[in-house]
Amino acid sequence: MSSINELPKQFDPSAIETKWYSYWTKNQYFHSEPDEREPFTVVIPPPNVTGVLHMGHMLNNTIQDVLVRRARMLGKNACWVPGTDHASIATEAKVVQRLRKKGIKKSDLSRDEFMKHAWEWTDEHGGIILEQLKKLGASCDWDRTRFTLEDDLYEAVIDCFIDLHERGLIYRGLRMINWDPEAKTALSDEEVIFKEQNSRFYHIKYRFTDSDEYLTIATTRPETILADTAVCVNPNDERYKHLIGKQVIVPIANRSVPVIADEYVEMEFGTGCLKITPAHDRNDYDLGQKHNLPIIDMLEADGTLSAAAGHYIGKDRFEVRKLIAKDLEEAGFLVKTEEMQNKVGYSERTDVVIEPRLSLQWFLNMQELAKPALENVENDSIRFHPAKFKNSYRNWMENIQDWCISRQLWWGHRIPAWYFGDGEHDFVIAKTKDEALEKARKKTGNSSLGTDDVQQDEDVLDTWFSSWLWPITVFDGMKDPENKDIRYYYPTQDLVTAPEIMFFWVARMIMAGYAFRGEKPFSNVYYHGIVRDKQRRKMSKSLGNSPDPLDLIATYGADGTRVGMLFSSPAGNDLLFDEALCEQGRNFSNKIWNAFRFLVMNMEEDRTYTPRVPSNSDSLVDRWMMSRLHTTIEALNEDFDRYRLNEALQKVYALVWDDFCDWYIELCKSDVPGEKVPAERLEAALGIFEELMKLLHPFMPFISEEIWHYIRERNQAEALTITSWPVANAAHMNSEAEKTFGLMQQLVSALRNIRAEAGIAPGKPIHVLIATHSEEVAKIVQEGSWILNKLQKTESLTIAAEVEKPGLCSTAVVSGIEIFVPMEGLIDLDKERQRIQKEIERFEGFKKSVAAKLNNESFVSRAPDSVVQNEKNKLRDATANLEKLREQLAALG
RNA sequence: GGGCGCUUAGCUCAGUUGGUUUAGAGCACCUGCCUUACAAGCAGGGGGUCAGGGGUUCGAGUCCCUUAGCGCCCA
Repeated sequence: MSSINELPKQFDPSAIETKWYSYWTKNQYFHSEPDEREPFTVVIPPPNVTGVLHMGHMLNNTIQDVLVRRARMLGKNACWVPGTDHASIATEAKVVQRLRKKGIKKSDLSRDEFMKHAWEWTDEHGGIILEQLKKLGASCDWDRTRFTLEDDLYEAVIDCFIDLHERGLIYRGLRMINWDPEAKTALSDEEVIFKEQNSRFYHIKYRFTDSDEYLTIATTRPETILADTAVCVNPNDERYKHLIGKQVIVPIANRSVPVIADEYVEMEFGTGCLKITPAHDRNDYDLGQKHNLPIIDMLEADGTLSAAAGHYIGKDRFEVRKLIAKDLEEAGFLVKTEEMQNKVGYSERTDVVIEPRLSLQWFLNMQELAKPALENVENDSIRFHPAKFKNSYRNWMENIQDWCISRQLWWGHRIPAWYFGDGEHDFVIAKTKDEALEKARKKTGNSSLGTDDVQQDEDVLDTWFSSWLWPITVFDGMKDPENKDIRYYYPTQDLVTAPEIMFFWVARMIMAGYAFRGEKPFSNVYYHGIVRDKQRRKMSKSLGNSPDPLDLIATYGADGTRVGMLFSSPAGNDLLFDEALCEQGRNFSNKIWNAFRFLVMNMEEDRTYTPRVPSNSDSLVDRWMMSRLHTTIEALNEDFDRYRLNEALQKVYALVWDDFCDWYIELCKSDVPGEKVPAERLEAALGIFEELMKLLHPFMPFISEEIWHYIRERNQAEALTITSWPVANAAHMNSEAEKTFGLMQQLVSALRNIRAEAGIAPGKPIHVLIATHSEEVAKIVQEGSWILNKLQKTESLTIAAEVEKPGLCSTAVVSGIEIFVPMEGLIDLDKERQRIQKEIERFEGFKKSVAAKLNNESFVSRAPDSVVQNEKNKLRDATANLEKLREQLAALG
């Protein structure tokens, strides 16, 4: 302790971050095993296994770490489970891309060969992101790290599929799905992003078979006319009523289709004639079913036209759109084109335009699963923070659609369906081939079926079909539902995530929780905002508007970066990221460091200091500081209970900077420059500083731990990270001390203001006279006069109920107390008059508004007595202050 | 088209069940300071008719209606 008088002037985070992180992990502070304590469990939203840390992860994990670290300090058995997600589409796309660079096509590889490449890629890049989280200080239990595609979790997903199939909730069916022609796979509705865009609205003539008359349809997708099987009008549409039942010829295709009627068609939209393409539009499909229309599928899986189209075969859908428009125009079928805005669905992953496609896929019926999931959010068994997100959740749950869970990909959990024929029902669901064979033999009654006669489904399951089990599978709760871990840690406490994945993940985890455990997966969901740049654009790698989180940590320190992330991040609101916030965080680190440095510099060489918080101190400053400390602890706890982390941080920030540094330390200083702070005072300051380190620790784990160990020698059992969170003690909350010290602060500020306005240097001694107009107050101020003397260079200080007012002086009024500072001719009279005049105006305005209230008879008679009395006090004080200020103004002549 | 939300200082945002100063913070800005830790700092200061309008109330940034603008989700 005594040997560290040479602390650097500026705090260098890089020197200590690695040291403390390895100290924490080496001592297993973050590792959790079930015990008799109350559990506090958080499962990480698993990032993509081959991904890298971005700003969204930074915010997300900083918040989790703050919650987890505080829970740990509260004595709970904190367990933050880390892990990664296999991210089926994204990872497979990256592997395919890499193979392409090597000149290998996915179609040239067998499934096994491809999987080998995929695992290679995963082994190379997997887990990088978890290492990055350590730089941030994330206090995860790394011994519990899981991956959605590891054996145990794989098996859990397969079991889940089998279970839901047995419950009759999973089925295979030919339905309209969202097709991604780039990834060549089906997607769920949630993976389609609708974007507003400028499109062309093509008006196209269809000629009647029995006349030379035409009917004009309007479409944004003219290429799909090749698959039209009807034209539809509204039966109430007077323009077209007589045409219903006739046949028209689809141009280019030269096929005749009927004109049908359905009230679905909006008469005002377009021409009022709707072309029906059941294979390529969801609504058209429904109409087609209703009216028994044939279905022509004109597209291949990659979005090129198939033989069924009859024209433009092998060409891409968007190329054909241009070609057919030209051909229609040349043939005289194109009436006109208009500019219009419409919404077009894009793939969330590949960003290509989604094709609605009729396809045989696996679906999960959500109706029953949704019921408890909705009910338990509605009744606050699971709380959303902020609660406004309950609305969108309810809306989605009440309109829930079946979930398309199969993906035409290889990287993922392979669907445990085995086919033994081409018929719709020629399959069995089984975990292994042997089991499948047995089941197939039983189902067909054909005992001669051999291993070659059953083939497993080539497709895998949606990534979210594994993530929705995450809170259960990280504790092996599917495989072994009664194991010690799952019984202890489940349900988990807090889930921290972004609202954009509420439907993808949060809602489904809740459904899975009730479906497989009969219980919620977590009690609280904290939704944080999206990290955006100053122009409100979402930060993304492709836009290049996102700083590298590791660079930020290198520049501002992990603590500074964490503070920067949290500062402007109230729950549910987007964070407009600005590096200046991290800079502010770094500056705060430096402030803390220098406050500590001051204390260290005041230590005697060979002396041991025992920090002790001042209890029942004779000193007003101690009583005030302790009161501030404990009222802040109480307020912090309330903020945490309500998930207002940014407010909690702001309160600690103000406590450390404004109260402790600006006032407490200043008043600690020795009266004589160069002389060390008396040991007792230093020990009190260190005691308080220790408490501040505890409060800071969840937000700024590194610097707080560093200083913690500097303050005293500590062994492994005494690390800050496992130290108890301070308890708010009402005995220390002292409103009298806060009031009195507040008065002293006001007097100091008034004197500083006089100096600043009059241009008197801080070092120049002044005479100060204070008239309290009350013996009682005079006594109080007298007792605190050392504070004035310490913070102001005074030649003399006179405090009395009444003082003889000096001739020419600068003056101020604070809470009815008059301050006079003789100016001995230095005073700028005009300036001084202006200063007082300004004060007078301020009080006059104030007095006017208070008086208006009190002159209102119904206010006086109807408002509560305490409110009225308060207003009367305000009026009295303002009047007294005004009177004194006017006198002072008059005295200036 | 349906639903949800937002609009408070130049910027980013707090403001909890309506009632302590004439609405707060950080950043930015202006002035003065290298004052026994910290210029990544200290002290002082300016800046808002709480989007517009109407209503409820003794009292509205806060509750209700309405207009305008913006954003998000779903179809």
